[in-house]
Amino acid sequence: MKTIVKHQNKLAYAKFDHFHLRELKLFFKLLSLLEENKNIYTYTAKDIKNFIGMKDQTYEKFEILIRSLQKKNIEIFTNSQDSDVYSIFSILKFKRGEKIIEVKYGEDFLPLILDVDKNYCRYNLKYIENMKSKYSILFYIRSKAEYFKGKFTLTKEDFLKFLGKNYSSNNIDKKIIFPMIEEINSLTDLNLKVSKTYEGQKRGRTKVSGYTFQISKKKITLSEAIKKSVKLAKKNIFISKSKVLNDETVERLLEEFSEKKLVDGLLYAYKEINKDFSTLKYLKTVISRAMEPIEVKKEEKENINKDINTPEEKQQTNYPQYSEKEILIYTLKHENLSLDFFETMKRKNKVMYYNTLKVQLKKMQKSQSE
DNA sequence: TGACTTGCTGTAATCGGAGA
DNA sequence: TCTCCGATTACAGCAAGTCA
Repeated sequence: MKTIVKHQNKLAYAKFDHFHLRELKLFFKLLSLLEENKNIYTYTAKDIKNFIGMKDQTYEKFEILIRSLQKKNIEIFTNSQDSDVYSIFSILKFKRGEKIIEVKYGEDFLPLILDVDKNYCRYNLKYIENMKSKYSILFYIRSKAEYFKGKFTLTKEDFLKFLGKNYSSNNIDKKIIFPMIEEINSLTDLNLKVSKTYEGQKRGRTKVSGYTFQISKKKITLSEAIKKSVKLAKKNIFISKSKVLNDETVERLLEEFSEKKLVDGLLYAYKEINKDFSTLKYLKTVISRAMEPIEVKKEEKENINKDINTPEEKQQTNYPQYSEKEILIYTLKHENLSLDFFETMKRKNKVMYYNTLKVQLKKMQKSQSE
């Protein structure tokens, strides 16, 4: 499932004070599954239910949560006085029978999550998945939107307005700031530090007037395997010319792919890319392609039966039939060739590929009869 | 004097084990 | 896979003490 959330920065400044923790997680989970050019989205409820930590709870409770989220609006301040209120969903419902969720976003809300060419922020859902405080989620997203500035400052008034609380000044540190900073620093790719600003008083102690949050990104230490695969990938002239592969983009790729998948994907890109390109998006597409499972599709099964065992041959022999996958496994075990080699051959020359498998099949059958 | 800290308590949400 | 229910946790409010 997709795990990257993208939306306009505006959304990071919105008031989510009336959202519960699970409603927030559900909301951002739905955003991560967004695709362009779709009117109504349908999702399997199970995965989403598990993601928001309701694995062991009833679908009735899940439905209550869905209904509650459906009623929510968000408020975005356009200046210190005025704000716009957006209806998030025009449809959000759980279909009990099919156990699916149907989603249609509000027309005015859609640009906030689809127009993400500029002034947008993106982050991996995994960072907020295990957060236990809704404030951690809100401040993490806010920090992502403000990251390019390196810091952001909120007056005490704005701070409380953002959280939708009317706290007396006590408890802010203990109940909001400390737990939130700890969660963000331990669970996410960011480090957040807070410092207070004070205003002088005629009498008594100085008064807290605001909070400044310093944002820095944690340095990811790249493993030797990643370093080697990046070095190898750059030996491909087209990847090298594109200049899209650097420390920063590798970090971004690691947000989307596991280390192993990225290593395999870069190796695949090194072998496969044979034309000029200029975007990271293209490289990601190629890396994703490397992960497509080698499944024996129905069509391929028909091919393999047709090409490897003709009806005549089937009649002539009593040998057992093997799937393409089984023949491949046998070949890789007995010949000094890689899976990549066969995948490439299959793409570029199907006739040669199936002929090769045919030869291997005969070897298999011969070894079975011995 | 009044803002801030600390500690206690109540309420609602969430968790997790047992059993159907 | 689902429900039930007691235990735990997060959030919120209050009051007394501390500090400049």
